[in-house]
Amino acid sequence: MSRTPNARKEETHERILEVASRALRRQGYDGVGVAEVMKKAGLTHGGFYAHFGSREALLVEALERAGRDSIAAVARAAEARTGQGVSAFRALVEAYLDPAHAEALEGGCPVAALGSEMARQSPALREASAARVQALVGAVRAALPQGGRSAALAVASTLVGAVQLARALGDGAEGRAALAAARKSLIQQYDEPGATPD
Amino acid sequence: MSRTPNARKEETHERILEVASRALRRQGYDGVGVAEVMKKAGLTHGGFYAHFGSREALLVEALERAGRDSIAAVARAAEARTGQGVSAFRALVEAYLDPAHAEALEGGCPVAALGSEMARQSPALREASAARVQALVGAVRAALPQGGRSAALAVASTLVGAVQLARALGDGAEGRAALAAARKSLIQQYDEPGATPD
DNA sequence: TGTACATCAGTGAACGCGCGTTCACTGATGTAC
DNA sequence: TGTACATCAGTGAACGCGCGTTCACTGATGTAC
Repeated sequence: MSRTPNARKEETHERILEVASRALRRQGYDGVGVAEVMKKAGLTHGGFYAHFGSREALLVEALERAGRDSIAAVARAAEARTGQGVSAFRALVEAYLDPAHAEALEGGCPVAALGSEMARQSPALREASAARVQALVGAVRAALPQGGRSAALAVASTLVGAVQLARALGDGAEGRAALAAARKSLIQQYDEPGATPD
Repeated sequence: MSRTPNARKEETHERILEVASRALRRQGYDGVGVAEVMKKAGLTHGGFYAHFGSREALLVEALERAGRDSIAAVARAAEARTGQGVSAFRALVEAYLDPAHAEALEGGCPVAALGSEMARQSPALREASAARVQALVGAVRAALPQGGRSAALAVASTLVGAVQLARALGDGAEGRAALAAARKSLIQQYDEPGATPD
């Protein structure tokens, strides 16, 4: 019946990755422990090395998955807004800078969750991290009215910085103010006017 | 001769703090080890607790010092530019987004160096971290032509995000492009025109 | 000026703990006959 | 259909290591007389 004899193993592999990609964003590169991830995946830590060559290899895969999942989630949230006549750029900015995104550390953008730690990682992890940054910049660029890479870099910087400052300031009024300030600034500077007068 | 009997102790205390404030930015909250800091200060690790109640207490003090030192350094670099007829805002932006600042992790802004880790720290460290964010926003606000707090929050977000993306992308052309993009965007949006035509 | 003493910054060995990794094993699954 | 066997995902004990913290000590410094 089962054409793939290791279908079960792949399911387990996916489960470990899913747990790790959330732990990575919640606790940072240093905060992801093999034992804890395996326990949350319903396994014992000894079995880990049947799935990944090392802790670092897990982090590389988990980071890629986090990036893809997060960009997809933001794209989905943005699409819901464009459906209501909002420009693609404005929809992206509002989805990324939504307080719900700032609060959803585990499922959110890994560049915002890990930005300041990226430069300190091992070569393999630095490379995977830089790729996540590039993917984010690419997604921003695709939504920009006039698609300059320079503008996309500046917008991505504001998005990432604002979510971090918001989280650092807490989920009260101060944190929300940081998100609102960045929304206002970005839409004012980059959004093509007239899409929705507000 | 010595009116303060513990002058030597205070000197040592300062030395430990100085080492720790650099280690904190270079290696992150998790990367600061008591033994390593004491060794770099020319001491053995056992003596640490004559100076600080705990590793966490050291980090709180080191963070405050890093923030003050960094704001002072940026202010100095900015002053050198205002002396040449550049607006205060433009001077601040150019000093903060100078490649030299992005490369000087150890002596640079702790908000850029630690931003994504701040929300994960213990209450005492979170509080000290949020205070560093507020201080940065305050410094930006003081240099802004029209001093709105909302604008200062947005500018600070872009500054912090851009330095992080630049570091994550490496110190080559890509990293410098991130800094240049943020400089251009901020000056275009917020600088009062006519100060220096460029 | 010289001696005895108290102070205390700094030393270095030791502790308990959690980590990443290894490895001999177990037991469910699928195949061969 | 039924039995014997091979495979291998997952188990759980063990390892070496570095960490933050503790503590009995040492030896230089400053004071008292």
